[in-house]
Amino acid sequence: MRQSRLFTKTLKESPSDEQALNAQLLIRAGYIHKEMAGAYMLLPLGLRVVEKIKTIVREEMDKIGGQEFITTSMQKKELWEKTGRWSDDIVDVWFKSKLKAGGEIGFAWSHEEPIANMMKNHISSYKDLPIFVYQFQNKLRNELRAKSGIMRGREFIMKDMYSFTDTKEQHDTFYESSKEAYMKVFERLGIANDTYITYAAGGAFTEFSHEFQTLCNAGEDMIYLNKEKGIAINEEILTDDVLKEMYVTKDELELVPTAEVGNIFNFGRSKAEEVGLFYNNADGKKEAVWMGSYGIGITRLMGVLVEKFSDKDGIIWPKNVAPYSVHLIAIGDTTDKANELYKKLQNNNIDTLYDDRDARPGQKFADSDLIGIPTRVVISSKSIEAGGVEIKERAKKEAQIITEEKLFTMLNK
RNA sequence: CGGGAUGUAGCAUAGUGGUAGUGUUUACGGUUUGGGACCGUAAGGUCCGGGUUCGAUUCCCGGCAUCCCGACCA
Repeated sequence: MRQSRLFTKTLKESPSDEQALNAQLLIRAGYIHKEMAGAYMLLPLGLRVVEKIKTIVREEMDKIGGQEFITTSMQKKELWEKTGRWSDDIVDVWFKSKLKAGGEIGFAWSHEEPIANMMKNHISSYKDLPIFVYQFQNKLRNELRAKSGIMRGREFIMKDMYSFTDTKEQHDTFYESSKEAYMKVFERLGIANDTYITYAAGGAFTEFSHEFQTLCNAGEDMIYLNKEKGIAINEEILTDDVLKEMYVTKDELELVPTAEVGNIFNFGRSKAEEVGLFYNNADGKKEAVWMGSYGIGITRLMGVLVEKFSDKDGIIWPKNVAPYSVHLIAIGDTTDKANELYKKLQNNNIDTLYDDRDARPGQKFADSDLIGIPTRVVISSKSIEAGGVEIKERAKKEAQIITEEKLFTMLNK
């Protein structure tokens, strides 16, 4: 992408209506646009990051048997009434509207009801199970207070997966594999070392559900952590009984702020019973389907990554999610050479943002640091004289001059 | 939803009951060219409604919006 054609502009100063670091940097660098409190547009750079995160999640979900699909944002009142969750007194984040043709609809804050209901058309036998489906969908939640930039919005992208199994054993097997898949995702995003699986208050059907909590100052949760023992307990469920069960004392635990990046839980058979999702077992007997739910906050993850990976000059994206792999910068009268290298990078399928603007070096460097692409490649009279191009990692201070040949060897690795 | 704060140009800010200023940005001209350079010219603004007043961006009332703390996060 030629930066001269990129429509977004960078800002020198942070907008005054954002306190959260993630929103400040993402807005300044042109990744997102704040439409209103808790609702942000994804601009071209932001969309690329989100798509990278989605690709990682998608690959890991596919590996454990997930089938991707997509549901609607409009949902039927009757269905949620059936499960007792239409009332605003029960679910306080509903956005609702009226159809001109008559009747009321809700906007999706979660999707287990419609998906379970849809599955009635496709599940009739134990032979149809297990089924694992997932989607990336916008969730709409009428939060009383949006906060922390893109970390807690009223509209956000979530990956939600649902499992449909016929026995508890089959459910448990998948539940465990989802934990591994989730940790693999966080590993690929570079936050596995700071991410802990915690017990949390579950639904009405399990004593515990599990949350994936990433150490993050901007997070809105607190966990009790013992790094050495690898024990993490959600603040909301810490009781003497839990401590005993985990073989720790409170003195051994440190209270730290975290962001919930994932959440998995078990519905048992109850959800299926409520919506009428049954199958015939091998004996021809009618049974309700076991269900589980597995979420990852995609846009929240983008916020967490910015919170964790930045310095005073801007964002420092992990390689796997950066909007581009290389930021090519032409300085001075080196356009021909830079154009040539840009073409070569494209031919080698290396995602490149090419700063071909007629701007001063200082501005280009400042923008490059702000945008945070992992590898910066500069072509200038200085680098040409020295026989090549200058390469610098965003995360590092020192740059080096290498030949073009070596550049491609390094980048193709 | 309770408490606190704030609304002035694309962005950041100053100030005032009497023609609204600065930086940045944008456009044009010139000097520059390895860390947001400099000079000149120009464009661009008081959240909305009501009240007080000869006159309101300023004072008062109401609304809306945004941020922060708390509550909430099934």
